[in-house]
Amino acid sequence: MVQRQQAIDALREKGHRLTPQRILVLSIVADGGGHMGVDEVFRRAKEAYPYMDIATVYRTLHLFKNLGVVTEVAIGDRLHYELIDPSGPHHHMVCRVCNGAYNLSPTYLDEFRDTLLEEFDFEPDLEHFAITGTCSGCRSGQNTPHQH
Amino acid sequence: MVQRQQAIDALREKGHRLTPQRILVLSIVADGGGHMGVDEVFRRAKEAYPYMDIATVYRTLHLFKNLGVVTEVAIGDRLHYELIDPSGPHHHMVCRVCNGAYNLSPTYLDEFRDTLLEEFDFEPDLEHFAITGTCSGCRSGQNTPHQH
DNA sequence: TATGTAAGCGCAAATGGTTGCAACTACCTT
DNA sequence: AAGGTAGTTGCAACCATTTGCGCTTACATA
Repeated sequence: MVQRQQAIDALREKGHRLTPQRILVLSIVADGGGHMGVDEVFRRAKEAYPYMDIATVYRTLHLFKNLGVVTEVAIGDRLHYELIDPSGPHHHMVCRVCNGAYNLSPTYLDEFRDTLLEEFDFEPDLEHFAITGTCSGCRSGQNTPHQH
Repeated sequence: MVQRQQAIDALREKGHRLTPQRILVLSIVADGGGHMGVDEVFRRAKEAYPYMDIATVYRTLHLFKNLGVVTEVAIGDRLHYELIDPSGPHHHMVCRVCNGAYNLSPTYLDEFRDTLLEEFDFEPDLEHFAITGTCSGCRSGQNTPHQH
């Protein structure tokens, strides 16, 4: 996986160490497919390596986020993590009823960013965030609420 | 203060009780001017009434939020509360460097909301939220970071 | 390959926020 | 005005996340 080598390079470049714990967390997030909650990352990590500590998972995910290896998305009131999308960054629309998450291209926000810059000289952080709302299915009352 | 009577009416209307604790939290938020962190509300409340519990402060603020009496804004990683602005709703631009907060009219987001509705049939919750970023002063490197 | 050292780890304690529950009280009814 | 009751409180326990700290280990250097 190309992603993995990039992540390792990013670590070395900034003088961070390549520890087994970091490799483990990285592959869990990479293999997870979509975004993944901290508890699930921890659960899988502990399966593979029983001494794994939850604090290490948090620290590692924060490090990866700062290195730009993963992105952080708030789903409900919990943070989820996913590998940087090689097909480009995206936001999430998260349904408050069914908790479903949908990707959203950042181009939809470009205009908004430009306006804030022009009008207020304010540079918004819009790299990656989640917009809560109500999705199509739940708007029409089809779906049943999904508990976390 | 007109606000206060509206808040009291909102409580009664939904069958909630008018307790001294609620009146206290309401007046603290009302007198606070801008948005106020939970810890500060609690500190002031405890000054006035030493039995005040932090859980009551949280419950009361959440209740007020659901009643539409106050709005909730995330400043940094903490939630702040302020009375509903009689001059209309607004969002906040929060500077990640100096933590300064600036109001932003929701009209700037109207277009974005319309697009999401049309394209995805997704109804975003944009009632009130904070956009983090870097403000004018801090972009030009004038300001010193402000610690929370 | 052996060694020194700072980065990182596991652990435990602390922090911010939420929740279950028994006692209390605002307020409706009489 | 007194009584009944359901909404609310204070407390303590709990949960998710962060932090301090002493031990461990990855990795630079010789």
